[in-house]
Amino acid sequence: MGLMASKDDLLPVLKRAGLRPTRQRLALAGWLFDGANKHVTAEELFVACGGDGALSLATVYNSLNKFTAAGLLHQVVVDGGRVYFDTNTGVHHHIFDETTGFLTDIPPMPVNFLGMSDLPAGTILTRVDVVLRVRAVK
Amino acid sequence: MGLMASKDDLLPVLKRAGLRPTRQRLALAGWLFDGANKHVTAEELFVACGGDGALSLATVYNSLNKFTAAGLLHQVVVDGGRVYFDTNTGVHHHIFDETTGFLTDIPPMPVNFLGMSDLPAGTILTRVDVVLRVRAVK
DNA sequence: GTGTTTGCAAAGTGTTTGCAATTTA
DNA sequence: TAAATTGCAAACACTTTGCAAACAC
Repeated sequence: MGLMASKDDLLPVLKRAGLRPTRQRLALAGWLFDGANKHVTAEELFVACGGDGALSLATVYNSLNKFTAAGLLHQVVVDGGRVYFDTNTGVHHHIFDETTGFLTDIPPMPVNFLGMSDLPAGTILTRVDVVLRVRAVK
Repeated sequence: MGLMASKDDLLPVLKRAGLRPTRQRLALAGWLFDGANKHVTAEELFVACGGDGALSLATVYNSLNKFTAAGLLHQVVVDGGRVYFDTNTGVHHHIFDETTGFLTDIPPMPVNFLGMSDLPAGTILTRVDVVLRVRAVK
């Protein structure tokens, strides 16, 4: 799946984020940042990186949160009860398949929303999320 | 808060939805469908309707799901780990304040997304969610 | 009466946390 | 060796479920 990022490519990524390159983080980052955009849940990433024995689920959660805080990942909330982590940190939107739980990126589209002046007083816009929800035709 | 719906107004609402008008459902519907649009979590609704003693939290969840299945409510997912229920079932979008957890309705805005032909094969569009995420200026 | 709904408590998910042992710098 | 990170297990928050008693039709 994709081009495996070498440890030499990963080290600067983690270093720049101020995160110590532990064996676990290198494994996670190596799988996540191979050049292709991905959407994963903690559980999926845990399994993809070897599951129990390779690392612990708590470390996956811990690392995902650290990566997110460092700006390496974005969270996507489309489904109550679980969080997706998106390796595409640029501006874009999503298609969410309610049947399969699968997420797809779509390019940012013009959203003609109200001006900043219409936001609640004392708040600033942090992000515009657009989700096209689809379902399998039955 | 708002004009309290009378039992006579509520009965047809529940009846039309195919739901038996129990004391608990009348209380919940009375609070929810008073004419003003609302966003509530199960917990908030539970408290608003009297909390323990008046009904059980399980019944609130149960009823919210029934109301939603009947089309009386919409679910809004903006925050991993809890679901908001929206009494506005028409087409509209939201502003979500990440600081306070407060949700606000905004009118539907033109979203120039790709045509149906670009949706994943075998799927149909069920909804377009647009969420403006805001944060308190610090 | 018959089928539905309630309430309780228990179970289920996904995620976070406390803390001792380990690892990185 | 000082500070950060791991792993485990326990704790959490939210939601669902099983089942007997209560209720609506």
